[in-house]
Amino acid sequence: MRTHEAGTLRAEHAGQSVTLTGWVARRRDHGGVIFIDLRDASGVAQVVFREGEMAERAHRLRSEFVVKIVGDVTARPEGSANPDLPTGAIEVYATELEVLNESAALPFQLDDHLEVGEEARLKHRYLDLRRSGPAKAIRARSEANRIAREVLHAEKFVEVETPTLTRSTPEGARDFLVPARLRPGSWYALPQSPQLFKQLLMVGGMERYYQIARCYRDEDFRADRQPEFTQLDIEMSFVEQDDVIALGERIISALWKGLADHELPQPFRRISYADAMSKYGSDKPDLRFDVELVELTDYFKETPFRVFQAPYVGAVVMPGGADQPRRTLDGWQEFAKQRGHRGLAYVLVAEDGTLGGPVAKNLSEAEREGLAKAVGANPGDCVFFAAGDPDGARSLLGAARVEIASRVGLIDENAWSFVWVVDFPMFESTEKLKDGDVAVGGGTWTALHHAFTSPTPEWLDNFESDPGNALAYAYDIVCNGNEIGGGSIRIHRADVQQRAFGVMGIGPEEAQEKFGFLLDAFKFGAPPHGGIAFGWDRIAMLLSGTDSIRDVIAFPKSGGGYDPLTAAPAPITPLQRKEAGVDAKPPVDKSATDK
RNA sequence: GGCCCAGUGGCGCAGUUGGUUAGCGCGUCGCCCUGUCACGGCGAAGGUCGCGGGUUCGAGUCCCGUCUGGGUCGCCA
Repeated sequence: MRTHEAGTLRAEHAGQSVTLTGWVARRRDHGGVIFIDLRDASGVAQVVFREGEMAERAHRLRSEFVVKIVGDVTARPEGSANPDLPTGAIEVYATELEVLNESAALPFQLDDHLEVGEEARLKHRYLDLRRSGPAKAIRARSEANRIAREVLHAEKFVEVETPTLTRSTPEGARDFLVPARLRPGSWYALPQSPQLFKQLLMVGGMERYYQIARCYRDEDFRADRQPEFTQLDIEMSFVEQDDVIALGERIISALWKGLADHELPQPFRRISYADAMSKYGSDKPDLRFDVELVELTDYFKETPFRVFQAPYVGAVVMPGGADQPRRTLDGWQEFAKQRGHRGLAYVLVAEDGTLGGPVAKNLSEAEREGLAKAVGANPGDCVFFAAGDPDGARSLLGAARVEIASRVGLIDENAWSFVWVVDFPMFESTEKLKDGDVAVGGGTWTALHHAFTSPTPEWLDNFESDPGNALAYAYDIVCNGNEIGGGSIRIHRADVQQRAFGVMGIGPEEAQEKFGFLLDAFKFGAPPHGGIAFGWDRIAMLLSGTDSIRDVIAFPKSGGGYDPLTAAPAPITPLQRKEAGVDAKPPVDKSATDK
């Protein structure tokens, strides 16, 4: 229909007759001369209509009319070029105008400089996507897909699609369920990830698999969570942890080079889970800034202050925080309470080195004397403390650490900080730790990563003797405090898998019932294998510089899993209900009692 | 499930201590305009202030409940 794309026209096209198609982005009507900004996917070009019939008809054009224009490209008159536009040197004198479609008045304006509420945008996402920002984000995501595919293609990976109608996989989230019409009372589950299938593909000898896979988890929302989301899912045979990590770095580096024009030095930094927790209070530390947690449990061993007589005492320093007004310091208490803690003790270090704040007078003189040095605080700083069980106290300090950095302005918004978190514990206790005493024996354990994660070699033979300390061959990649991917080396031997299930209290019968097909497959020469899955929405979000994954999803859901565009989910008819077998009564079956 | 914030013409927002006719910008519609590019000028239409109840002589404003959206904690390997 067209000879050129509007956004590609340049001075060198002057003198040519062109046919353009697109939308009327804006009309500037001066009576005798009318300017139209004609927008297509490539950009915008100015079309000029002069006097007579052409102007008459252009006068009736409205925003978002779809038009076809034949015209002559000409250099703009002296002084009227627009250096802000790529096409600003030229304009197109219209000789023919055809309205291909009209547009109703818009529910919101498409101007880039105007703010539009998200609710309105999502309800009319097809209009929102005509705006440059949203369009750019979706296109960037397409580029990310392309780059990842190129890297993986070059490394001989096979792209395989796995089922979306499947059996519930053993991840921890709630499943979305689909009734099976042909088996009333039985249900498919939508996959939380292709985990089991990718392992079966390794048994199947594919050796190198990837998929840009849709995953489904029926959990509550967050800014970085949707009920359906996408992973770049990867699995490899005959590899060790370092092989997977190296591949991950090649993919991430290619993405950041291609889309953020940023060279990432390889290898990426690594930190153990234990270090991440003790130094940053998080398993996804934001390392764009240096503030670290300081453990003071020993320092306060003999403390007279009852609050600090705890299995763990830690601190984090807020540089220059000593002059915070009382109201702000009270705000920190609220900050802690919102996170389920009683409060956040603090000490203010005055310019002369003396300690202020309500906590200071509860400390012994010796403690006051050495405190600033012990925590690395300078005059004018504020020291926040948390005491209690190590996990809880550290996570509070970790949250405070991030909040401090953002308030003090320590975060370089242009920085990219990547880190691998490695040496995760293999199991976590399902029982709360009481007063720091580890609930050994009788304690129940669950996989921290997932049930098929291999222990590290040194724990291979004895993880059941000390499940609380056993380390797993699992790794997460973290960018600026966002977990953007994670994976593990899997257990490929049936005996090891049995023992791992044993620690988790999963008997042979239950294991067979839940994932017998995987265990069966592993009997037939399963190769050592491992993999990784990248949170593709989050990565696209980071690369497009937006702060919600909704911005990089073409048609995202809003809260409550509601799709504002299609109004899904929706009620079904009684006939659909009957056919789907939603109300089928399951036969009485002893295996139905366990979940 | 807990907590916080928001809901006012199509869109984005203001609305004081509870007080007369609920404002502003953009958009929309009509007219005018030959160099604009977020064009400009004149005029007009468009609102049961999310919903339900209560307090009051009087509620956009105060109280209770509820719905929707956003954030956050729980939850999410």
